Amino acid sequence: MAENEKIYTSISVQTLKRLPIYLNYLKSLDREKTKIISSPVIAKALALNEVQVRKDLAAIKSGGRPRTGYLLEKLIADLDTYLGYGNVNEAVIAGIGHLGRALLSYKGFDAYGLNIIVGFDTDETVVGTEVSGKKVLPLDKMVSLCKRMHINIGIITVPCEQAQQVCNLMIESGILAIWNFAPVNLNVPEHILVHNEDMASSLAILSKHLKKKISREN
Amino acid sequence: MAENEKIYTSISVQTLKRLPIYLNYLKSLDREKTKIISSPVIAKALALNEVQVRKDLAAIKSGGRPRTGYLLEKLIADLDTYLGYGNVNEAVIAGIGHLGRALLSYKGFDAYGLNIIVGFDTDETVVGTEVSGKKVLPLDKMVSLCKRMHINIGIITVPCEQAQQVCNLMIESGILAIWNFAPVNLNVPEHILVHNEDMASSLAILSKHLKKKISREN
DNA sequence: TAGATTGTTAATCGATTAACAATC
DNA sequence: TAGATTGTTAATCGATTAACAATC
Repeated sequence: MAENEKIYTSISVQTLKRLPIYLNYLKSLDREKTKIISSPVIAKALALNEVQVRKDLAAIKSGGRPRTGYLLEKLIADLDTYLGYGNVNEAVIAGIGHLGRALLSYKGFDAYGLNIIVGFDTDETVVGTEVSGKKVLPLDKMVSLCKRMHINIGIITVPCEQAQQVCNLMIESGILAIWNFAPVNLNVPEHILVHNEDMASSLAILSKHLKKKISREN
Repeated sequence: MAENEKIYTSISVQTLKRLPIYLNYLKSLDREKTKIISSPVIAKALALNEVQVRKDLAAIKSGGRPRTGYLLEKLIADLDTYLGYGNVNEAVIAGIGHLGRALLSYKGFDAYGLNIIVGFDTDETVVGTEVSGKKVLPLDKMVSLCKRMHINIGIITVPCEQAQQVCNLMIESGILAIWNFAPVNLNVPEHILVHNEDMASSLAILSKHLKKKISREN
C-alpha cells in the first residue's frame, strides 16, 4: 500500500530528470567493492548538492541509514523499480535516417521500459531492411499496425517538413505520447503528450556559456 | 554600445532555451503574408504564456510596437543576430556511429554559429571516409589538429566506456566546452564546460507522464 | 558516547504568471 | 478616441539550498 502510494506521489520534473543519472552512476560502481554509498559521495561525483541528492532519493525510497549511508545494491534496485516499474511501453519510430538508426540501435532504453518494436519509412531502399534486428516497414502500414498492437508511444525522426503529417498519422493510430526530434512545433489535440527533443536549445546554452566564458577571460 | 550591453546582459537559461524555438517558428511563417505578429499569436502557436513570450523577446530586442505587435522580419533578424552573433564556433566530433553521422549531417547548426569541421573515430573502416563532405580522421590526430586550429567545442558520441578517455584527449587539445551524448558523468577540471544530452532523462519524463495519464483514465 | 549521515522544515533563489500603466 | 498590444512591476509558484533535529 505504502509502496503503491509512492508511485502516485508526484515527483518534480527536475527530480525525475536526475533519477536516471543517479541510476547510471550507481550502476557504474563496483558492487563488490562498494557496499554502501553516501549522499555526499554521490553529490561530489555528479557535481550536485548533497541535500538535493538526499531529497531526490527520499522521494522514491523509504528508509535511509543515518551515519552509514545507502546500501548500494538496494538503492540501485529501488531506482530500477521506480524507473522501470509499470513502464513496459512499446514504441514505434518514424524516419529511419541516421538519427532513427541511432535510436533503434540504442541499448539503454529497455532499462527504462521503452521498447522500440519497429521502424517506419517511406524510402523504398530502406523499407524491408532491418536495423539492429528491428524491421523497417512502409509508413502507410503504421496506422493499422499501431492500432492492432495498441502502441502508446511514437518517435518522430523525419525531416521537419514531414513531421506534422507523420504526427497526424500517429494520432490517428491511437498513439498517446510523441517524442519529437524534428525542430518544429507539432499541433496536437490536448490529450496528446508531446516531448520535444531540441538540439538547438541545448546548443544555444552551450554556445552562450562558452562565449561568456571566453569574453570574461579576455 | 547599447547593443553591446544587451549581449552581456545575462539572460535566464530558460529564456535562452526558448529563443531558438521562437526563431524556428517565426522562420516557418510566410513573410509575404505575415508582416506583423503579436505575442498572443506566438504564445498560442507554441503553447506558451503570452507574457512569457513578451518578456523573452524584450530580453533580446529594444522597442516593441504597442497595439500592432512585432515586425516579423525585424524580429527574425534580432533573434538571428542574438543567437548567431559572435558564435562562430568550430567544433569537432568524436565517434562516427549513427548518432555522430546524424550530427555531422545536421544542417541546422550553422544557423546558431556551430560548425562541425571534422570527425574522429578509431574504426579503420570509417577513418578516411567522408560524411556530408566532412572528413573522418583517426582519433590520435585529434589533439594536434585541435591545438593547431584552436577548436573550442568537442562533441562526444562514442560509447560510454570510451567517453572519459576521449574527454581527456579533448581537454588536452585545449577544448573549452564539451557536448556529451554518452550517458556517463565526465570528470573534468572546473574550467571546462560540459553539457550532457541525456536521452534517458527525457524518456523518464515522457514515460512517467504517460503512465500517470493512463492510470488517471482508468 | 561522539561523529557522521539521514530526512525534513524553513529560507532563499529563480522563473512564471498576473496586474496594469504606457503607447500607438 | 477606443482598443489592442507592449513592457514592467508585483505576486505567485516551484525548485534549490541551508539549518538542524533525529538516528544509528
